[in-house]
Amino acid sequence: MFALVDCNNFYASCERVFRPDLNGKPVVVLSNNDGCVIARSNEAKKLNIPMGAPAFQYQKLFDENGVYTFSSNFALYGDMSSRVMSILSTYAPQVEIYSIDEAFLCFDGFELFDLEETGKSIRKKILKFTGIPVSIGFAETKALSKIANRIAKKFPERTNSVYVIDSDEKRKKALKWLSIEEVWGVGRQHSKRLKDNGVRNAWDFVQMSDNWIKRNMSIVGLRLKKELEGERILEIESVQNKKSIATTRSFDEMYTTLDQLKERIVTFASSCAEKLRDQKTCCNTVMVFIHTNYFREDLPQCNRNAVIKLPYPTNSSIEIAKFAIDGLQKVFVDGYKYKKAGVIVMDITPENSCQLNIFENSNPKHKSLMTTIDKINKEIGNRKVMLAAEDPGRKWKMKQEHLSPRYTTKLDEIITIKTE
DNA sequence: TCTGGGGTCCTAGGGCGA
DNA sequence: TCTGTCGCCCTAGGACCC
Repeated sequence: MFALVDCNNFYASCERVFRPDLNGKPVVVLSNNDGCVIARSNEAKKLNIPMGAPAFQYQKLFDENGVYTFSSNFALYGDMSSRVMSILSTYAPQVEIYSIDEAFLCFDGFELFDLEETGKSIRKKILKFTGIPVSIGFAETKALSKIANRIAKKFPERTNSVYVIDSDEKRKKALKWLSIEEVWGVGRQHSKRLKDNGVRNAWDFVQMSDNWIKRNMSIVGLRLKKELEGERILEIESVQNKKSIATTRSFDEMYTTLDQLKERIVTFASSCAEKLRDQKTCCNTVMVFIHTNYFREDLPQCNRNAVIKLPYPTNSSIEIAKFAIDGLQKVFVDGYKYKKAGVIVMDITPENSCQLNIFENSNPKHKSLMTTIDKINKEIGNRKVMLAAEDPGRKWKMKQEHLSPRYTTKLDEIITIKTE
């Protein structure tokens, strides 16, 4: 048996933990630069605010309905997530942290346990210790536990937010209930094609022939079908190092000069290098891209990228920044207004088994320099030590007009309670 | 004026050597 | 020497996830 534990409206719930006055009120959390809606409380969902809604288009609706908006505060969400995950790890021998707000638990060998009661106890403990409400679904396969979770979330009164699919009858009923576009692994394109072929729900989907599914949805679709039929294909996956690491941002304004972009690219490259060092790996390829604003059809468009194969594997901020700048110089074309750029490091290998190059290798002095920089930054926080080209004056600012304090990770932003 | 960011996996198709 | 075939590797692009 697998359990899927999913935090309800996670980012919005995190904000509410420290603002209990917002319980029962519509809350939305916005993406970086306060661009799109990326999380909504149930009350906000009832106002028909869609996921991904551009905030500026919905400002009027927010004002009219007293919607509380928050800029994304990933320091807070990340910390709250690790608290939830650490509680989960006390309940099952194998836990797979699937995303910031959900985890699969493997309950093999728990056949004699009352899973519904276990689920309720998990839910109660997480709510008491973190203030985050969760929904829990149990089933024989991961894909079915996703559906069980959905049922738990959709019918909290009837299920107490815990639902177990433990019979064929319940499985069939659940499959017939879930519309095809809501099935895990079926996105927009596939659901359109499936609907064109008369598939309305997950039950219709498992009636399709293996051949058709393989041809139209590849082996991934076929695996999904088996999972929905109750055949266990997917297992708990252990944490692995990332295969690519990206740092990309949209800008607060449009950039026109190479110098402006250089500063951003160095900062992005440095951030990627830091993440590489954090997981003790090096990269062998760096990609740099720059984009104009594709929403502005009145302006000339330019989307270019450069892929740089490195002569040697490295995780030095200085070296990766240097290669990234080389890439930027290749792709930069004067005369355009750039809105977004990014650095992606790929072809990642473990730090301790990097192939040395006969002629050229990473500067050995960088290793100790980077270790020292990481150590200082970890101790004082907020990336105080950076490359000179990185914008030490912090001219560049992300739009974050509704940012909440980092209650749980910064001592000077801790919650204060006033008494009369 | 204002529309996010960070990932993974799979397949098709081309190049290339055996 | 030429041609066909197979398998491997690489890349770009598409689809999905949160």
